[in-house]
Amino acid sequence: MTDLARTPKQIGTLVQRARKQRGWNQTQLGDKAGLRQETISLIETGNPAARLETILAVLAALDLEFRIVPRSTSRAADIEAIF
Amino acid sequence: MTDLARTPKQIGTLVQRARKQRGWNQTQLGDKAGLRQETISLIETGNPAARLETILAVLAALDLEFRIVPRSTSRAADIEAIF
DNA sequence: TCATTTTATGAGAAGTGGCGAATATTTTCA
DNA sequence: TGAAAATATTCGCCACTTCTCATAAAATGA
Repeated sequence: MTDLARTPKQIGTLVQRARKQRGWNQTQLGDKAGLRQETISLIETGNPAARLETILAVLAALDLEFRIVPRSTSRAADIEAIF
Repeated sequence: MTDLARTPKQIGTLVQRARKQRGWNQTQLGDKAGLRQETISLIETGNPAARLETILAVLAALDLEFRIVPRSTSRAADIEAIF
């Protein structure tokens, strides 16, 4: 249940989880993101060659965003980094 | 000086900043990421259609990673979200 | 200023995303 | 169990990445 996103597969899993939390199906998410249901499917299954702009559109539709942080940090350490 | 990454341009700027902090040029970063100097250049200038795997390779080479978090949150709110 | 380093740009080839449209497969649930 | 809904897959098509190789433009520093 992490929000960490190091691989396309992890990103796809997080997208799927967020979508289901909102009670949306892939078609509904696609509509909001300006993408096709098939494209959402590919992303959720971990398409490694997805376009950056496509991923960003999906996150925006879910009201999510990327943060770029140091790897291998504990959550406590992140607090340090934030301030 | 934010780590927020909503657009390809923001991601490119953050990549460039992290690269320079390490004292690397684009060729050196490319070598570490298994990519060409030209590709690093495109990413840093905000290529919107870059491949997800390419961006992830660059972040890994910089020892960085994505986090997926809710949009429009204050930093204080993030602390809440972390725990 | 000038030479060196660094970054950006160019053409062509190969590979693939996302599209439209259609369909197969799987999952859900009455 | 069976029908409906949801998700995954396929084909042709165009756009565009990333690659190799080459070079132009810009930035750096003595």
